[in-house]
Amino acid sequence: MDDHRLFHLFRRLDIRDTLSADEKQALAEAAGNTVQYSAGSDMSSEGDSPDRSQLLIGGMAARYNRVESGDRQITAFHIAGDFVDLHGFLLARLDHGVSAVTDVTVVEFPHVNLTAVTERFPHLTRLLWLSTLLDGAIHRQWLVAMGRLSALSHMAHLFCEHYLRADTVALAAGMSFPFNITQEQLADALGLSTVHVNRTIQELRRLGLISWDGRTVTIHDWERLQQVGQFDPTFLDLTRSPR
Amino acid sequence: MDDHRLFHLFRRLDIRDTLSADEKQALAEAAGNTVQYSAGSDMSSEGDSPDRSQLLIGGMAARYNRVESGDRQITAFHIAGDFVDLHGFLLARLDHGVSAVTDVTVVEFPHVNLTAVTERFPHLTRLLWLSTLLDGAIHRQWLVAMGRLSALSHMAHLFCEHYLRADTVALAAGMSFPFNITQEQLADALGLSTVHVNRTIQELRRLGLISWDGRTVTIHDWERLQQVGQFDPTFLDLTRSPR
DNA sequence: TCAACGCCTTAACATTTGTTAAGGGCGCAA
DNA sequence: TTGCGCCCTTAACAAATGTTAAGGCGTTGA
Repeated sequence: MDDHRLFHLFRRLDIRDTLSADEKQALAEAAGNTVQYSAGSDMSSEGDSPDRSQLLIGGMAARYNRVESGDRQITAFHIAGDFVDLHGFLLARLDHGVSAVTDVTVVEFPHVNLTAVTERFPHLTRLLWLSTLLDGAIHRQWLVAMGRLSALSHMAHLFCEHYLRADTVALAAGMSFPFNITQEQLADALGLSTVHVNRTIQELRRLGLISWDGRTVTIHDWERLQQVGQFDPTFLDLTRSPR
Repeated sequence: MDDHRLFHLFRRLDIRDTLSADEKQALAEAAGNTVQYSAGSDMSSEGDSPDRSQLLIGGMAARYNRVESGDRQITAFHIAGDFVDLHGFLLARLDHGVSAVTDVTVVEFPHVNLTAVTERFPHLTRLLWLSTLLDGAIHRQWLVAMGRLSALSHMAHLFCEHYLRADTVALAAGMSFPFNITQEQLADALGLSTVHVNRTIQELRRLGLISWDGRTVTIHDWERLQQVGQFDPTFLDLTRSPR
């Protein structure tokens, strides 16, 4: 079966290893309903014990936690080809909410189907596992950037990461990629105030590194952006090798 | 085979699900050499492509990244029962170093053995996967604490997390747990300067929440420590359920 | 067409945290 | 036993980032 809904997922996995036709079919058979969420709505809430995981196939989503002050911390952005909550397959409860940043389309994977996949397809299981390991690697880079880089470097790092991730799933066009979020959402991801995010974006623009109209980011100087962000793509594990 | 080296690992997994005797034996058979590292030495380096993973069975280790300024960011602390680099099983290259914080003992698991386990034991595979998902959940909490909590709350959160993790593997004694690290290492984990870490510890002491002699942390007021740290143990997934 | 609203931008000022520097205590090694 | 070194502690000052507030611009809906 050829499920066009899985295009971005296959592409993301194919870049890291080879998926057999059987494996692709198994994934397609594990897929369930297509569901839409409109921008701003919650795709899952903290404390949920979901019985399915959601593969994003269009739009952008964010995982977030709230703290007592009412502030929000975004811990991950997701684009087409990403599972937003594959970890919910094995974790008993979600420790965060997931919110649709733009209008979003997902394909649901019932956990019973995922369990069945893991019972019959060890190699495919390792690739799904890998998927969650990449999330973890990105978390670690965010920690490093948040803990030890300046606001300017941190933001540059995030733009580098997103460009490569978008490019991986054919969502980049030249040196541009869709980044249709508000400065407030970006602040929530960087752990900064909106005012300081604004200052920092101005600075990246002034340096001629990027432009961003609120919808699309264009990178004008990839080399210098990487330098400013101290960006090393190793953590994205973009090389093909047997897993 | 009954491998006492795996005591803490079994305990950590048993708390979340049930391991069969076959599964325990499979893990024991996958285990290789025992290796020791002395405090301060590197257990693996950034960029390594290891052919085995290391299960910590004694002492404390830290994953860390260095930035250009020479500063270090610790992204995880590990205690007995934790794999320090199980993600290295599927990720082509390590994007961080691992350093022995104290004298450390590990059991090596050659990746070929782990692959064999995943080919024959789907449920055990899911438990190993779960192991790495817990790392990810902890990363997310660190992101939230680093991005949106004060230094005081962040530190309180870390102490809450470590108490529960130590307790899970029978390393806590009453309300005390081993925490044999320097303030500089703690600063590297919290993303703070050593001076500010010192100020913050003084404050936690002054509030009567903890004491710490550099080796052992004792929690004097668990309720208030959790409140100050806005700590909710959900993310540690401490409930037993089939995975 | 116009009004309302959301978002971006900027300014002035506040606060937290970082930096530099210096002294002290404790343990380990000669 | 003594000296050295590592680590903790504190102080004074500096810098990065947060807060509050206000104005503008563009999009959307009545």
